[in-house]
Amino acid sequence: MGRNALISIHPAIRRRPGDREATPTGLLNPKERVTPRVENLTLWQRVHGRLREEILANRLRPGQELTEQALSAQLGVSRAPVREALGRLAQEGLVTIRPRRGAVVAEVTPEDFLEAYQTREALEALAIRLAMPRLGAADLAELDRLIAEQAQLAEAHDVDAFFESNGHFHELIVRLSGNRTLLDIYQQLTARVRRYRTKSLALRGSLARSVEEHRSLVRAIERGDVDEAVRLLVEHIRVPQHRLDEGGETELVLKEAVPA
Amino acid sequence: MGRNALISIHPAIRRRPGDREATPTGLLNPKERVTPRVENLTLWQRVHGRLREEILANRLRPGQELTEQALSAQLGVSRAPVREALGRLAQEGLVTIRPRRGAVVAEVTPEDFLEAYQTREALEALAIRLAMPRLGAADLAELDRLIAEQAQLAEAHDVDAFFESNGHFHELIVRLSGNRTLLDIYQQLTARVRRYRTKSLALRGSLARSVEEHRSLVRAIERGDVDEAVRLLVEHIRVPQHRLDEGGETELVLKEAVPA
DNA sequence: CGCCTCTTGATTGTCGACAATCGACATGGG
DNA sequence: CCCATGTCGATTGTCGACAATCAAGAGGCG
Repeated sequence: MGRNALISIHPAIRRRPGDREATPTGLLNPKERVTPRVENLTLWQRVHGRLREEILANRLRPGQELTEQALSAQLGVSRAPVREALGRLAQEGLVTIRPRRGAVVAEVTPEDFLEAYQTREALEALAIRLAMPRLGAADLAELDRLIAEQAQLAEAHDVDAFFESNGHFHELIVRLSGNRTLLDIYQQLTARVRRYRTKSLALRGSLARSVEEHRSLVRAIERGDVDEAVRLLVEHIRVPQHRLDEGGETELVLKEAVPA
Repeated sequence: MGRNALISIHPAIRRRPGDREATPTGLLNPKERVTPRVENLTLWQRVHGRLREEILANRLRPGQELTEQALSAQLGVSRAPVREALGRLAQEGLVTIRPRRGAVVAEVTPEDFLEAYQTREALEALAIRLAMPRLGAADLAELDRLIAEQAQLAEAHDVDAFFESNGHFHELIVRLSGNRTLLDIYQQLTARVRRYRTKSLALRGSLARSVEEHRSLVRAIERGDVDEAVRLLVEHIRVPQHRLDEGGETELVLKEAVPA
């Protein structure tokens, strides 16, 4: 694990502050879309975004060392914005900072994973309860679209794309709860563990079953049956927990790196 | 709101790195307590701890401006550790950073408070479920001790001390769950809102009822009745939510500042 | 050989100075 | 008077250099 391995980060991070960029995803009105808005991120925000992306895509692997010096040289910026970004990533749980000894990309133990899933289960159950009275036809249509997407991915056995769509599905429910605090916490929690998955859940039969479970869930939501929806969801999220209990240390695996 | 108002922070923050300090609260074994361990915090960690304490004690009030320059001058350190500390506090939700315009101590709206309580309810319900199979006699004794403490504080109508003990009680349950991720999230969530309380919950009768509710909860825990314990807890945490719904904007009040 | 002490090099932590940003205010024109 | 443009001052953002820390390795001793 050479330190130079982390110097694969594309050095186009250093744009001029006045550079024109595309409008970010957000709630801009249609009029503003015609004239792209200038995106004015500070350097450290750019570094943060880039590093976060590299870590979440597993291009920077757990255990890999990140030093301010090396990143600074690679990215062509001073150490200060690198430092700022690393501090933020540390608080997000994506890197571990060893004071005066550099940072490493955070690893996730099976215990961490289990804790996160237990917590996630409680948060998503709440999300369902809050979301259901607020759902419109468009929301249900979007959930169904994601399910259809997952069915195709399961058929094609495109495992990592499947889990990505799966993540979007679950996050959408939390988003629909309308509780921003809940969404923030949920996003941070899932970001910590989403680089990993349980091995047995990638089997073709398991993917298909997961799609069916999503369908049943959305049908219960449609019927307005809150308790049933919560029961189905809880059962669904418990599956990886059971797999981990049964499968032991070798059950938790790192996802493939997403090509840059 | 003069900027000099924030210059009340005790300037003893700048200790030499080698200074001997008391052992922090933590899981040190008894042998290590005899010889106090050198506490080697960086400057930014000290600044962070101090600012956090001032904010949580409401000595730095919501909306109050914090500038790197002023804090740096007041504390006798350069801007870098101040900046680092502010970044961390921002991520904890305790300050709001306006890029290039300085930071302010974060305010909490009734909506924020409600969102936090909804989320907290889900987290504590999970905590009870995880904690109950693990509880020993000492744990129950500690819960009972806190209840007795609260009964005294309610009798004396010492409102803020009551809510502090109340907070300890709830956090202990989460700690006893054994899920560290859950505890981390819970602590961060409650830190954001604990500077505030609902007005009507400070009434003497309301404090006494709260004590009774804690008692009922611990009795259900003792009996091993999980569903009843969760039901009682949920009901208990919903009270401030209802108060907020009924009382509107004036129901949420800032706690008194704790003297330094 | 094992243990202790000292040294060193790598890295972060902090400092102070310069660069960059932007809200508030002033000025000028219609 | 209102609106557009320009200026300025306050603050942060970033830079590069020096200070501080500590793990690893070297050397010495029993």
